[in-house]
Amino acid sequence: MFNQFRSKFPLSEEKWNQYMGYFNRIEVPAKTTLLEEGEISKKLFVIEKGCIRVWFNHNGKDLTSQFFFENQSVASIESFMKKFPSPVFVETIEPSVLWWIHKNDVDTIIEEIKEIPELRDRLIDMLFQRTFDYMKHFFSFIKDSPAQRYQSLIEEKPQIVQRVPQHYIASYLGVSTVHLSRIKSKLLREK
Amino acid sequence: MFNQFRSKFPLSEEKWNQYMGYFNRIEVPAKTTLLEEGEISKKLFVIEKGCIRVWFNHNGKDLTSQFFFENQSVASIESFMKKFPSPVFVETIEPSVLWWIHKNDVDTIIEEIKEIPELRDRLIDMLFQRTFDYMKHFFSFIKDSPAQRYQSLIEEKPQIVQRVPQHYIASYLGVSTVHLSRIKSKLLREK
DNA sequence: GCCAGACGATAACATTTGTTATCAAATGAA
DNA sequence: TTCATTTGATAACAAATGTTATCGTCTGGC
Repeated sequence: MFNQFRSKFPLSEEKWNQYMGYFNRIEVPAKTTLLEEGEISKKLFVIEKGCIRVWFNHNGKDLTSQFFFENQSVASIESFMKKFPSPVFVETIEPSVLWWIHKNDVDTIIEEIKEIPELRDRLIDMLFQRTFDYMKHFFSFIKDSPAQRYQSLIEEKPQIVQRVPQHYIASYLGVSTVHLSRIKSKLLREK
Repeated sequence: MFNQFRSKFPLSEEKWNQYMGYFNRIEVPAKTTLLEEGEISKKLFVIEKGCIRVWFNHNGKDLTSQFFFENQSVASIESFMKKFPSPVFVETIEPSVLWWIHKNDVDTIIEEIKEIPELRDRLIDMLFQRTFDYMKHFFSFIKDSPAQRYQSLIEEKPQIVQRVPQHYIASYLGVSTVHLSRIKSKLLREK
């Protein structure tokens, strides 16, 4: 699973093996809850196969805020980093093969990584990049209609449209399931 | 201006004075453009007095994405960090007193700060915090109506409601100026 | 194979939001 | 002051979006 990334990390064989030893492989069915709302996140997941969504309950409605696929890492990030009760659920969409690592071990790795300039800079870059991604997503809500947001999703994140049930996508785009269905049928008719 | 922050930075008197020497004070009228769209951002601004907005043009419409007030630092962050052409304008709303520092000097400071564990961790924390702020703002678009977003703004960022012209706030909330006006008058009538 | 539940399309209607136009008040520059 | 510009409220109408309900299809488990 992780050997494909080996060459990207300037670590000794011992360190690499130590870090790899922290990970645990699990296989779970679809709709498995990996983290409950209110719980404090202790595990970071990496997806070998499958897909995961992050969602929360608002006035009885199931609202999805993020999707994750193969080779991405997933956690309720604020809960995981700051030990807050998680505002969100983390749940598999498809049957999945996951690797998880305990927060204590992540902390160990980060403390050590911070002393390696190349990796420390990479960490900081990742944080910036994530911020940029959120900014872009936020911009789309003030400049685009739901139909345009759906178009962008098809072009920029086709995996979501192809693999995720439509009613999860609807809340991610900020519209009702009925309206998303309308958007799709209008797109078809216009082709 | 910066002496109020002196105690927060474990720096020698020399380093502190060196860093402070990088800053330049300017006074500008309202509606001064500090950065044009397409330009590569070279200056980071800190606001001593006044207020600034970040906006972009979309199909002829003026859309505001952020507001900044006293003691905050402002830049087109992606352009400043990665030397991309800026996707946004940066413009004063009120007559303002600003301190700016050149990107080269910021780079120097960051390189040096990264070697001081306490300050490096603070930098990483700031990046996390900014990401959380964007996440929260994005969440509000999938869970709240425009009227609820306006209510939250009153409660959480009263400065914006008090000091910023209403038509800038409208696009920040993702609604038309007419509709924001309706939201306000409905709030008044219901009290 | 059978069945319950999940998923998605559609219609009818209600509500929200945008658009355009007009007017009034506030503001700033000469 | 005076006048043009900016700002904001409101009305009337159009368009977008939500809600509720119904139906058909598909799927997974037994």
